Amino acid sequence: MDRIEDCISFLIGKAAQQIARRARDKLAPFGVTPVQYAVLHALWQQDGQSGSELGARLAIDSATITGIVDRLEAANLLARRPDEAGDRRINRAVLTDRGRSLQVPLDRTMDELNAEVAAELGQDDARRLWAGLHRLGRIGA
Amino acid sequence: MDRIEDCISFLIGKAAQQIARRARDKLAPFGVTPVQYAVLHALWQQDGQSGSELGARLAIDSATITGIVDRLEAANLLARRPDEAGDRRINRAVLTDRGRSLQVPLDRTMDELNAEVAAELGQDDARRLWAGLHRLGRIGA
DNA sequence: AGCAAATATTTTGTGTACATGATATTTATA
DNA sequence: TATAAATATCATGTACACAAAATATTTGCT
Repeated sequence: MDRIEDCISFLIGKAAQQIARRARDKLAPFGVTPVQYAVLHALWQQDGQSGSELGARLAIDSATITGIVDRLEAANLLARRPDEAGDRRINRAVLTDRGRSLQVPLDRTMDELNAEVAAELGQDDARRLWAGLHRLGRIGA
Repeated sequence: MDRIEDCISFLIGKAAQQIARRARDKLAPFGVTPVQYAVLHALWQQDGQSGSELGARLAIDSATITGIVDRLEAANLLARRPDEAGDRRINRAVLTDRGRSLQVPLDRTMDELNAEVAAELGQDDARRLWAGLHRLGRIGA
């Protein structure tokens, strides 16, 4: 390896950092982080998921889910509720009105980011990049 | 946004996580993390860099550099030394023999990872992906 | 029924990223 | 030369990611 910039680990890490920064900046006015947005997004599609369901859907470690749900609960975007079927191991994350109300503005915000990045790369290169990233994301899973 | 997997922030974040995991696993036998490898790499090219020089070269926050250099110093891979020109604000990171001795095996290890990923994608798609990531990494900078 | 194995969540500890601010030092300027 | 501005480092606090282990609960098997 001559230039560290050609090391895939460094290269994709820095690219992801740039995108994450832009996502953070766009989401900051709503008091939500990119990962928190992902959890909310999963709940908008299906409310009342358990921690392990969220973790499986989003490929997030269960220990990490705990903290994220903690903060979303503190921000009054969701509440932990016992499982209605009576499995007392489970906490179900249920959206609050505020959590539900953010769906439209947050989705629009992240659609904007997608569109900006796609425009910067050009539609063709963007499509190829999306496809490549999908493949890399799946490789270990 | 319909599927969270098409959100560029989530998508590139997960792809970067997969690559980071593979890099961590490959580097673990040497007791070095991917970011620590990047710092060592910078020092192999030019030993005795200051914290801010390392941060600028690698696009790492100065507060983050402190912790990384702390751990590399604790692992006896480098030592902090005062600036020879007498600027007492500066700590220079100087490789130890052990730090220097890791250059060949670590570079080979990361070259391997690069080759594996490139092979999985195919040389053509790999080259396009590298180029796309370079562009994303530069966009904010 | 009783116990082992599996499951769900949380805790703890380490490593990283970054904002903010403190401290020390150097440089530039009035 | 006194001081303001810039620079370098470090400290603090928040947010993840992940490994390992603790706890509680459920399920499967005998």
